[in-house]
Amino acid sequence: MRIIRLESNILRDMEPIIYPLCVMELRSTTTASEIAGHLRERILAGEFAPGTRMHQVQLSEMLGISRTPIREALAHLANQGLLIYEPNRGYAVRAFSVEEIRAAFEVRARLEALACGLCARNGLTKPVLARLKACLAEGDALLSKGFLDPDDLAPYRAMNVEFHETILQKSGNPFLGDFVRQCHNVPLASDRVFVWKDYGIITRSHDDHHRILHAIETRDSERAEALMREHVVYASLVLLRMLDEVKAAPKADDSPLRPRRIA
Amino acid sequence: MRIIRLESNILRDMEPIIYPLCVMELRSTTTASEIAGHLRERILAGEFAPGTRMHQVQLSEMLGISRTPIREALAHLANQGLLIYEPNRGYAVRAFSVEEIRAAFEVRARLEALACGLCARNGLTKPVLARLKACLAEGDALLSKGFLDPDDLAPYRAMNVEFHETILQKSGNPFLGDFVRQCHNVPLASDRVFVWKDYGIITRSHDDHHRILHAIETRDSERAEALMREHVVYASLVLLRMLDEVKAAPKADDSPLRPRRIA
DNA sequence: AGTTCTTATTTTGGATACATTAATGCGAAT
DNA sequence: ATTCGCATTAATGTATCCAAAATAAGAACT
Repeated sequence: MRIIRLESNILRDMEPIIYPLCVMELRSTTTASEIAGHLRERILAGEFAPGTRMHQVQLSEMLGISRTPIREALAHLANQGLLIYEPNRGYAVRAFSVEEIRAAFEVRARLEALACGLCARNGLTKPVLARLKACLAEGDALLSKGFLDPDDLAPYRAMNVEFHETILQKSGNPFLGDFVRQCHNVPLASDRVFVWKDYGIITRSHDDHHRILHAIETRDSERAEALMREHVVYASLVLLRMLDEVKAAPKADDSPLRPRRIA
Repeated sequence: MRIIRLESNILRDMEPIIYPLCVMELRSTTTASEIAGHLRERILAGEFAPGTRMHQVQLSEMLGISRTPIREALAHLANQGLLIYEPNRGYAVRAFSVEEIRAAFEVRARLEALACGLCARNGLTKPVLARLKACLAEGDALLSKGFLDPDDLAPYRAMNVEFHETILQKSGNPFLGDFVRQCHNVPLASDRVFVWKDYGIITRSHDDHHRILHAIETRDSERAEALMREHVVYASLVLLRMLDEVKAAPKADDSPLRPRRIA
């Protein structure tokens, strides 16, 4: 097979500065990426049972588009680890064992801890610190009632995501954010999809946030790393405990899923 | 948009044990995946300059196939982080800064260290230990000449890959292997694509392998983790030093790229 | 001469049609 | 009754075609 060097578009390569408008957040998202996001949500929500085959024609009829963007979306999801692909057999929803969920948390704990330590080591700018402080303040406000209002759960979750995402983004290491995001693709192993309903545990978790930001502000990277690691590890323990309880008593499906203190 | 639950193939879901032959390594790879692997190698080899647009028609004519599998392969590579995708603009070879290469090593060091510590903590089976010992023996043999034969470089690299891959696979955490493999997709940041040509450094690196296996055998997870972390961190330092030297003297393009001792 | 608007070409995104491979069902033989 | 084998069916993989968007080129204007 011959070796041919593709010629590059000189203008775009050399002077990207003259195309500022093109770089803006136009986001003329293609339908394939929309489908991918759509299916991603539904898979993470547990709508498709693990092992379910994702038939392309079926999906195309269901969504009213042709197979081409479907295929692209499925390939994308397979690369993200949500689907399993076998040549000439198609895609199927990946089944995650409890052990894999634990493994995802284990890696996530290390990566987020590293990101947190890097933030402390390198220092954050004042606007970023202000953003994190705003997260703390919002959490304080939501928890000030002394109990957890179900209506406050969604905003608390959003705040939690922003706190963690900000630290990841400002760590200066783009791979940390990428990989942690992949960990969140494991169903149930994500703060984004699920959050505890126990006021005590959430309060403690939010107190961790306070300490984490303090460690970052005082540039104590060791402490910041240790705090974040424990913060995530404990979340995994709570979740795994809940999964155990659910498995032990699958009949009470609508039970409040109250986690108990692990110690 | 209606919600339709896809029916799953009961047989495959419930009794995977009765399909042992299907699970075997048939690998009837589709052309799209072949193309993806092919392009991946060429990109990592630096054949396509960073920023180069990957025109689909151009590639399809070059490779003698239609655009469809090309598109699938490009999407795959973009998901792996080798290409950048912009809607309606296509794919371009991603440019990695030195800082990103360093970041990839930083994450890789932590992840491989964790994998190594887990192997020590959980213990490895005798056949796996034997495989690692075989790697050590092969390295010993290749380095016994007292200098590095260029012909031995490829087998040494293969041995090195197997040593690291074995530890990752046997760590019991599948995400570690996945993420480390993604780190290897960063050009130059991979043992697989590039290996040092300095006998002293390779000897020291191989000595690390000896100590790492010793730590695993003695179930000293702390030591195993620390050793592997330093093992990878030092590799990054050597590479970054080389990149600095290349950048400092870009004229001598065919220079031997000899790294110096860093201390 | 430089700038801007319009037009033409190129390239990507999506739809459809065809080829190939795996799964299924039926039937016969053991 | 079970199993093996063949034919059928269905699903995936690939090629081609059309539409839309972006880029490039050119003409008109300041």
